[in-house]
Amino acid sequence: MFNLREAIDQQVSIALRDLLSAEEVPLAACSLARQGYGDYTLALPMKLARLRHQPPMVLAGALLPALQAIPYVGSVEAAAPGYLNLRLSDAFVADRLSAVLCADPGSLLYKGPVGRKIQVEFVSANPTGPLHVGNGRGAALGSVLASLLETQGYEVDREYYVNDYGSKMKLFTESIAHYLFPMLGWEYPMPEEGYRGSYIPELAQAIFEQSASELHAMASEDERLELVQERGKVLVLASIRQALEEMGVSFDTWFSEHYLVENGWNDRVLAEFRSRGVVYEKDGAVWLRSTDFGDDKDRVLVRRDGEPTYTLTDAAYHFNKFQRGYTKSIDIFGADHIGHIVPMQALMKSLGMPDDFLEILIYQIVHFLRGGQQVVLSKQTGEIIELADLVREVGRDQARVFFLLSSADSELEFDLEAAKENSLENPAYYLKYTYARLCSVVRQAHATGAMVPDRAAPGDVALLTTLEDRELLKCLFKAQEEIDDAARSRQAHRVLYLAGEVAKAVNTFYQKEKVLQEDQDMARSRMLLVRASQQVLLAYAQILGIHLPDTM
RNA sequence: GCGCUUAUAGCUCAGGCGGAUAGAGCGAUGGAUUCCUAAUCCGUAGGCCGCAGGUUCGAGUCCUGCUAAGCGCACCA
Repeated sequence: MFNLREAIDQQVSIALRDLLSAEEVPLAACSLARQGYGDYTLALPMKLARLRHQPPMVLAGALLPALQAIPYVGSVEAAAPGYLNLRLSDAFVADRLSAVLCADPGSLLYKGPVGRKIQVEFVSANPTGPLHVGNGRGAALGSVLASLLETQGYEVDREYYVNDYGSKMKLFTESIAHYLFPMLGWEYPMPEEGYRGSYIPELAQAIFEQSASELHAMASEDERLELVQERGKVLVLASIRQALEEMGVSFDTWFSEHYLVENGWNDRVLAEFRSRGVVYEKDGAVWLRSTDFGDDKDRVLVRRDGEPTYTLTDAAYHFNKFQRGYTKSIDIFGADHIGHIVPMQALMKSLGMPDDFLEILIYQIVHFLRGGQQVVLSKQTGEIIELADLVREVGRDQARVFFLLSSADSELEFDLEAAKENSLENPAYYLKYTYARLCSVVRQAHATGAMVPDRAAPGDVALLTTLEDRELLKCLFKAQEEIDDAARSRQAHRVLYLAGEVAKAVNTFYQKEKVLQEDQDMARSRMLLVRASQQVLLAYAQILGIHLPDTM
């Protein structure tokens, strides 16, 4: 499909080229008309009134004939206090409908390659334990955003940053050792800030079964701990990957921090900082003069004990991303990382990277409810806290939909009971039902020998005159421009709302207008709407990563 | 104290580039089924769009200030 609004804007500016000055042309932007006012609306006369000191309706009257000449446009009406309402021509609508019908739903909203590589980095939870239910929101947002960006023609890589280096990893290893080593006849103290989850002794057991003899053969404790760390990490990552796959989320790259450090990227980025003259030494540590780049304090890059800080590694990681040829990295973090935005952007600046290279998206906290009651997430209460359990309880599609129920900027209430309920109050279920209902109509048509067209003619469109027909049409045609906007503004949740709007329009249409009927021409026209709605719903579902069934 | 986010119907939330009468779901309430999935749909009630200024022909939307809530402000990640 193509972006109808942009196409109309272009046609309008050509049509009005002799009537508008260069400064006035940008004011001639159209927007989707509200119900009952045609298809697209121009507020141009009101904007022009100021510049020209003429009444809007007079200007509207003067512009109207030129707009009427636009090929896409069937009719134009001036409306008080100064709107120009466009109605698309039957021929153009028929053309668009045909395009929707013959497209593969997977490419229906695809705009064609732009030759730019973008990376979306999301989830990236430490591999020190299974994914928490809260990680689900990042997973849903990231995977949908990645698909959204693909519709815009970007080559998108989904990346999970594995923080398998540093003090958290050490704590993780020692926590396992505390349970594992006694099985082999040694003692190991639980670190003070050690991990307490029940998965730790489970990991100890699993590693014992895998590697007991190997561990026995080792001479030094350091050697054993290194093996425990490696085995523990592999097991945890496998469980993380499994949980994400069950939610329909997959990654192109699992990028290891350990790899980054081992391969000298910290040294490389430190050298880069040095050559730019933005570092200094104080109290035995190496500091970045990040306040020169908008940060509110300078940051330590290398600690007094010689260890790199996460700041340095973050810089190295993004420096590495840049070297890998991405033109942009979109990092999706939870709200607890909100303070990272300013320092991270200062890092990018201090490395001389393009201002728009790094985008950081923050999603707010999720409150889980069960039947309206706030759920306290803890092992003690027996309430689920692992993402994998949540997905199994409510189902993959329901989980994805419920995580997208509000904008990333807003806190989210996720009602576990509502999510798994098989009723039309459940938005996931409503979408599925609507699609199945459309399929049922098509099946009925085939069964009764009614025509199921795959192309539309102007005469077909001329019959689609009721409010419900036109509103559904509008809902379908705005898909591309809405998806473009959603991608541009990085708003994954809007795809869900768009799908919901189509579903609502479909059901209203279905309730009000009979599709299959005696009048063969009318049946054919309505069937076009049914088929096109199926296509658009499938296209949205593909971006959302949910499945729409043929029957229910 | 500073930074980011949020504040819209009883509840949970949308609201596009500043445009016409403020939108949905749930809840409340009234109605629609000789007919393609009523597993649906339609109507009604319910709004100082946090508060106060400002810009504009026009502000839920932009600007300033204030209030409240969430998150964050390490030589942890």
